[in-house]
Amino acid sequence: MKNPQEVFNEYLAEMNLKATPQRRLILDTIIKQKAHLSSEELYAKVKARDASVGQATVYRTLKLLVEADLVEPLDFADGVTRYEISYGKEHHDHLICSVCGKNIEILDPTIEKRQEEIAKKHGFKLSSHKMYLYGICDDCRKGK
Amino acid sequence: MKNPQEVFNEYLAEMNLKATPQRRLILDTIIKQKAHLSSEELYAKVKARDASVGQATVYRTLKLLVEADLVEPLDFADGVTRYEISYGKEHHDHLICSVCGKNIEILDPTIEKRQEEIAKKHGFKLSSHKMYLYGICDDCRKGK
DNA sequence: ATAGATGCAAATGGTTTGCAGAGCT
DNA sequence: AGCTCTGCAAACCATTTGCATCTAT
Repeated sequence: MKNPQEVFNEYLAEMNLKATPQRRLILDTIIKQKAHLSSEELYAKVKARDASVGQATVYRTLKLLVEADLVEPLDFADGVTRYEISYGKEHHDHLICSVCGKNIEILDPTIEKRQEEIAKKHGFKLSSHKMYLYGICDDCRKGK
Repeated sequence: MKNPQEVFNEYLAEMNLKATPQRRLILDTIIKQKAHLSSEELYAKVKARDASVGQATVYRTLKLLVEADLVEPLDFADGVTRYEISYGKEHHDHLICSVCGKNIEILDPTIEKRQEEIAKKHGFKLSSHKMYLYGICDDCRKGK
């Protein structure tokens, strides 16, 4: 399987866009990150490696990475869009603790299957879905 | 079952807040609406009935209605938060056409049950969830 | 009487964009 | 050389907030 960098380069070439050091740096920074970073957080990490990079470039690159299907935007209901590498990872949804922000990746074939069936029943061709489960985790409940 | 207006009045009384004509008007306008309105759209409808009402009051009242569990915010992924009356309606999720914006309310017990099970398995006490299915509807596909 | 509500306009805050200079191919 | 990028700062836009004035209770 190709690595994300290759895929990104191919995407850029195909779209007649350029592979710049900033774009490489930004992709590399996301890859090295296990967490789900907001654009702001990512910008901080990127800046630590190259202080000259601008905020706007991070936003613009993030958009490209989403279009290239390498990265997926997440909505943890805290007002910021977060991102995670999706390339090479199986699709999954999230279970989020609304107290501490902890989040767990979940994958449930039963649900995925039902979603398809529901869409079909209504004559829709499903293109994507979002499912977020919000709750309070064990630790936060015990901590009380 | 109490009607929404009563519930709202009780909520306001309990919180030592006041039942003002604006608040009544806004709730009434949402109730009369079958669509999922954005704050902006709601503001327009409200203004048609009383031009003196301000935008901010609509936002503020919407927040109250959500806290009172009468209204639920929706995220159709188009940059605006939409709202619908939830009081007296069974919980449901949405299937949205990303071309024409049409949306269908869905309810699937299988999925609901699995969500609970998943949360439990991870030691979470589920407080809410969001599920949106995005796709393209029959009409929009044929229209092409 | 008085805590709370309203409308207005200004402020926020995440994200986008215009522009002039810089860089990739 | 030419088209794309970048950083900066200004612009956007939905939503929030400060404030002086009004109003429900």
